[in-house]
Amino acid sequence: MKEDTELFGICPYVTSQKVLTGKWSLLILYHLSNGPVRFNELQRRLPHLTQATLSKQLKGLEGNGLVVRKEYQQLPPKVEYSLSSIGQRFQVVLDSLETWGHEYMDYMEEQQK
Amino acid sequence: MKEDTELFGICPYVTSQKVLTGKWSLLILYHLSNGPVRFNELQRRLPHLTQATLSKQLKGLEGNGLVVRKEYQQLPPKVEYSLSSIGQRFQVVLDSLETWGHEYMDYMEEQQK
DNA sequence: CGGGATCCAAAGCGATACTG
DNA sequence: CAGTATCGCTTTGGATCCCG
Repeated sequence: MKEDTELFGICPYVTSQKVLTGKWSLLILYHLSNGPVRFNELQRRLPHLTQATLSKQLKGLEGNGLVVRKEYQQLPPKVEYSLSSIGQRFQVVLDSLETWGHEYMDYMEEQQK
Repeated sequence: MKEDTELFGICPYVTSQKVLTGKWSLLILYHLSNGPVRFNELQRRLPHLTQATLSKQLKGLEGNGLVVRKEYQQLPPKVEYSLSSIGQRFQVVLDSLETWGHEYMDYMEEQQK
């Protein structure tokens, strides 16, 4: 398999884009920004994702180091997802994206007319 | 075909993520941030993209309203790509992403040790 | 110069069913 | 509760070739 990871770890834009690949990454990061959330709670807040999809996205984000998974050894099982320290620092990006997103939606609505 | 555009135009995160889908969108937007660039020039600055891929990505960004294509009717042909006004406002996001990207790379490098 | 057309392989996503 | 396994479909990206 060809690795195009050449620019990964070099260019901040390529690196960022890789991290944000998942279709739901932004939304998930947003929902984790106010502290740890359990799997089921997360799923309830994201009705458009199935369990399988949510699980995969979380694994991705965990693999990228943005999200931390904490498992409590008990019955019934309890797992909490939260932001790592670098994940928390992503909040800045999230904020600017939220602002821009609103501007964008307004802008596009204007264009329609 | 099922439209999952339900949240598009409602949630700024979903909207943003759609706009940033392309594998090279961030990089392209970055290269356009200092003024109009011709197609070939853009391609020279992005050696990892083939013409076909660059063309598709540009079409995508143009369709999303972030990029403007200006064609000069002359020989030899000349086409310039630049940021629309909403595309220019994306600069804020790009800046925060660049900062965070560097932090992220440093962070991940530390983790390696 | 600035693309388009075609084709293919790979990845992504989601539905469904099952599990410790 | 918090997942995993499997599968099919759709979506991308990229290679290659061709064009006004």
